[in-house]
Amino acid sequence: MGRRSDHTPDELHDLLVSRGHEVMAERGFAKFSAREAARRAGYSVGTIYNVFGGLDGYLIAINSHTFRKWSACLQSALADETGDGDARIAALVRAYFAFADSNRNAWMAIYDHRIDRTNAVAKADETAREELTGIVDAEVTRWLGQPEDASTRRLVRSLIATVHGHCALWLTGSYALLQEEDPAGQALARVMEALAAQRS
Amino acid sequence: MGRRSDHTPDELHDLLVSRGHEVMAERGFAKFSAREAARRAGYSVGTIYNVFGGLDGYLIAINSHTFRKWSACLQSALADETGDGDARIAALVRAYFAFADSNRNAWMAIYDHRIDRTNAVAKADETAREELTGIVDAEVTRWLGQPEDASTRRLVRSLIATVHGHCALWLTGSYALLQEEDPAGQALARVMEALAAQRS
DNA sequence: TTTTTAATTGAACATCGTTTAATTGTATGG
DNA sequence: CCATACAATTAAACGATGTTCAATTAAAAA
Repeated sequence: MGRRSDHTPDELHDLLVSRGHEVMAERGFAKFSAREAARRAGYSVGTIYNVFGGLDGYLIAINSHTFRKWSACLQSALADETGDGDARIAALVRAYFAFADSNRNAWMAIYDHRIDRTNAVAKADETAREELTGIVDAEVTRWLGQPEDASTRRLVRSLIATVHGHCALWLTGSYALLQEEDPAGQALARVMEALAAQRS
Repeated sequence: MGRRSDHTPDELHDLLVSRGHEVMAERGFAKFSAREAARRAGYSVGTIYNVFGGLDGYLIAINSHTFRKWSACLQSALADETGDGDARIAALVRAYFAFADSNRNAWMAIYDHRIDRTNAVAKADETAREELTGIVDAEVTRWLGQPEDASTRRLVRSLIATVHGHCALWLTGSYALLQEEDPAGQALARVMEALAAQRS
């Protein structure tokens, strides 16, 4: 079969990402199948290699989609938050966990996929991933009440790593947090301690 | 071929774990092959299913082996440390990162493998994994200078998650810590802030 | 209408995990 | 010492995967 008019290139791209995201959410990274995703989209595997250049590119696109959904969640949580500085940080951390919890497989897939940086990541995907850092950046800068500088950015990354560690160990069921009933609360406590230490 | 006298059951178990660990270190979790490990041990795949009951059991055994090596590293680093309280915590965190760094694939495999808890984990493997928490537990208790209680244990798990987050994002090359040249230092800073906050 | 272009496929290949019947070394009992 | 029972080990088979590529064919260009 040759060129079809079922979908424009953009539509096809989005359709494949959508179905891929669906399969990822259902099965998780370990049991993900590009063939199955293509099947659900009504195409064959080869099309994925045409559109995304390979499995890696496809997985990057799928995970970037998750990133965009995640960012939107965080933005929305912040928009709904009416409280002061501390409350905004709390809302951010809670929303971080809430998204991961209700999108377990897709969220974990982000970190399960090891990107080979020899293959350049598409610009759109790069920015999708940077956006999340930007959100935290803005919020931490706001809390600290001083203009963003290099040390702020460094702190932000460390805080993200802190929250990530709690969330990852929680969702993977690593027993380190097995008996912890509020991992988000613990993560938030560590974040607030770190923020307080910067101010003094 | 039937029963062979090449190795005792224990020897065979250890041989397979050793070769499996070797393959894991070389290829990483995503490209791990039980067939290849068996090949290197001079056996066929089926033997792995006999000895470990299945691929999951095999991976658990391999990762538990990594855990034991890791614990030994931390113990040794603490034994070599002659300094005071803060220095011991620093040595612990640095050793944590050092092991992960020089055993990247094997270390990441620990968290790449999602354990299905319906299949009971062997007792020996369970304790191999608990030992690491125990080491941190003892060290944090020592630093705090008060008997270990429930809240200490809770804090310990949170601190492990904090360090884990930094280490994981660093080794996976995640964007958040891409430009950070001393992730261990950042993790340590967060840990010390958290510890200090407990004392006040 | 004809020609060119490029999207899409199907088939082929190597590999993987998993299961199972068939082997064949080892131990046991007479 | 031989025959039998046992259990470790394997080979082969199965379905599924990722990956590549020549062949096909629909759409665009001429």
